[in-house]
Amino acid sequence: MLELAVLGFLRDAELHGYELRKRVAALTGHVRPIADGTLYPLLKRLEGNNLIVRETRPGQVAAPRHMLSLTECGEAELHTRLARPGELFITDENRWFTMLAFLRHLEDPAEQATVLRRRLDFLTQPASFFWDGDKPLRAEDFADPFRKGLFTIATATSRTEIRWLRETIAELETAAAPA
Amino acid sequence: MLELAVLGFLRDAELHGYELRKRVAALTGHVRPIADGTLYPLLKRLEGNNLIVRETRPGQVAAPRHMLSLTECGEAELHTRLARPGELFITDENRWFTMLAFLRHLEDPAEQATVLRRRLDFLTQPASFFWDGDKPLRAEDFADPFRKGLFTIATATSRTEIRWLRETIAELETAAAPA
DNA sequence: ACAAGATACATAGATACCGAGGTATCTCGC
DNA sequence: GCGAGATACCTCGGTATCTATGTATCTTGT
Repeated sequence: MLELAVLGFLRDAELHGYELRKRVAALTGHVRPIADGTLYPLLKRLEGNNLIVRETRPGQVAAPRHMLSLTECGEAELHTRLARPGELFITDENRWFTMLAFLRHLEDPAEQATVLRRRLDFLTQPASFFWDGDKPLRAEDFADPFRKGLFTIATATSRTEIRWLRETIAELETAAAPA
Repeated sequence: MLELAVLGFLRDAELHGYELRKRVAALTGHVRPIADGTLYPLLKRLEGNNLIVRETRPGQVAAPRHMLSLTECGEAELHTRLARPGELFITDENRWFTMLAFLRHLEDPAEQATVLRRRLDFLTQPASFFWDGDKPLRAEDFADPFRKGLFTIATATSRTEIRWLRETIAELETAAAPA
């Protein structure tokens, strides 16, 4: 997930590690810092795989910075990951939101729509904690206030997302096949 | 996260591994299966730490089952984890939803309210991807349809959850200090 | 009678991420 | 002039989880 986020942010603009770390931390809407010990080894790995390059420059404010930017290889890798994401990137909230943050870099509306459709399929399949056999539960069915809250929140999110997915898929399809 | 889920589910009822796996998979509202290779070593570890016990019984349908149940130690451990969760269990969606699913086992309304308040504090702190300096962004501010969607979904979730948190904290506080 | 699929458990090896610690520079308040 | 805090980078060791693979049993369809 972090690799995708790093490649995506560097596609937007060249950055140094510290700034990258702050952006990744704020990605999902709230501050969830990632550890130094996660980021820096990851940057080394990406550099080793020739996906990014670094250039040392005197620091603007303090210590010298390593400005990072994507190589052509890195751009290709980003494209592949966005176009053919693993199942976890569709089903896991954090990973999916990372996908959304950079899906624009896919550029082809048809490819974008394909990814959104996979998420929509996942969200609309009924098997879930919130079904009693084959009939859906309602908030009133929960005696436990915390599970009721869990249900309320999950339902609100799910409804909002499904509506947005349907609208956006429709728009992308008209864009892909113009009159 | 999985350890919490396992302890929580076994607090609800004694289960065998296979059933446990299905319940955990469906926990967050959608089917996100956990790997065998994650669950079974984890069960061994919990057994080694004396938090659960297993009892082999002939299988109802197929192969023999290991019925699992919480020890007293395990119940105490569950209580500790629910009452004093690490920061990640407040800020990470998946982990937080797992907390919510079992918070009822904490029983003391004051302790429950304390946990909910930590989440509320986290959600209401302004630093975020969705602020431009110190003024909040709106859906219209996004040219990128995917980031706009991300924003729309995150906002809907956040609003629903904050409202629920405030209501529930108020209810728990009246329960904790009866007239 | 035999294959497919669900049930049920297990291990080995790899990967992703975290936490604690360390180095060094610059700015600002006191 | 000195400490606190922000900027900026790095390593080591550990944990949590995944993927791939393997072993059985029972049920159901054909």
